Amino acid sequence: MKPRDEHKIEQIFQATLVLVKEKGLAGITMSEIASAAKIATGTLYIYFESKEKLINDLFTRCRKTSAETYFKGYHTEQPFKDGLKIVWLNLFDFRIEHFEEAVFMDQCYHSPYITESTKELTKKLIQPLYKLVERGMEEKLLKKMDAFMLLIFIFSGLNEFVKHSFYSERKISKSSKEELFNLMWDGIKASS
Amino acid sequence: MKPRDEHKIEQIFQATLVLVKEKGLAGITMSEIASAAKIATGTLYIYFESKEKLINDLFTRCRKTSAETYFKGYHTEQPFKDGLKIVWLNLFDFRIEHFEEAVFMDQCYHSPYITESTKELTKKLIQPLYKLVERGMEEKLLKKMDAFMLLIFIFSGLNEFVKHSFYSERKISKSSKEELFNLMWDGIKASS
DNA sequence: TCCATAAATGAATAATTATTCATTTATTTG
DNA sequence: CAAATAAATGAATAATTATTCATTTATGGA
Repeated sequence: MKPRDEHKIEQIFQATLVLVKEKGLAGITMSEIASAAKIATGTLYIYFESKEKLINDLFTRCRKTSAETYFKGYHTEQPFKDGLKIVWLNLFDFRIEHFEEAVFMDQCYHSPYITESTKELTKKLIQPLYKLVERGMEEKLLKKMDAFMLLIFIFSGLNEFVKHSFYSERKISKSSKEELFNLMWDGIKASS
Repeated sequence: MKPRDEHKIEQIFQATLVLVKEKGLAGITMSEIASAAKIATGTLYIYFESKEKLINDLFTRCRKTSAETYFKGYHTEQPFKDGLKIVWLNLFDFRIEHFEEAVFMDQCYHSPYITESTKELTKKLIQPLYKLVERGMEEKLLKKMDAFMLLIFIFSGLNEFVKHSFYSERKISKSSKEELFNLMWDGIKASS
């Protein structure tokens, strides 16, 4: 018996991500995905029973990958600001290296492919980030305010900065990350 | 001769925006749009020669509407911070009141419907915002730095805040706008 | 009031695209 | 090395959806 080529799943995922970045969820067809992944259309259906399943599985994988990355290198023993910066830079770098995934997930969020329960799960993944923000407030290092707003403020800048840098084909330098972090930090830090 | 009901265009646009918010660009069909707009499928084609034309026209209209709103009430005679706040709040309120349009435009950006030249035009619309940011730096009220980054930082928070508030079905209070503006301002103001 | 004209309709058609399937190919194992 | 099995293929089919069109309806002007 011929075994499955598990590497094909990755090929299919990559092809889908690239196509969605280029033409959006609305613009992709199963045969295009197949040909971009260098396989036959029928083969696609050996690995994914339907288009909906393919999109959902890819969405789930993207979500997991990004969540695993956030807290790499973060420990609660670190001073708060250092820890925050590590997480913040993790997210920044992840956005850069996985730009297609961010575009894909954004598009999925308003789409007929993703089920409500899949969306619900996504919300849970930001729980650890809430904890982080709350720690900062408890240590009186951050302004005392609504955690939801603070959380969004902390990460919104990097999201949009990466997005618009890609659109305008700008390089993102190491120093620009520092600068943006400082902008954000000056906003959130407790006034002394 | 029976005249055209120009009000129908608005019905069609509204129906499209609502549907795209609910199911995304990938999920809408011409017959769905027609029935949501309470007209026959064929009638749609009296007003728009194709789906692509409909999407493009709506995109163009959304872009214009939003650009017209930004600077309402802003005058260069105002102190910089007051002027910035007016523009910033205009954008914030626009995002709230026209949430569907923001979702629609986001989705269009990665789609086969919008042409490159349409995208190019969009970039030009932020020129006045650049001017505003540069004014702030010249008056030494803002940190001296890359205008592109500063611009994105200023407006990213409100964008994401409105988006996530809608997703989580949170009300946005008057005071939360003030708070978010202050977060942002503390980030960008020149350190004294 | 009636005619001319274009809008409005929605079923029919054309195009597109998801999915299936008969056939071929590759791999494992006995 | 041959049989057994499942992957791989891509043309054929089924579904879906954009678009058209013959017919009906509504409106302004003669």
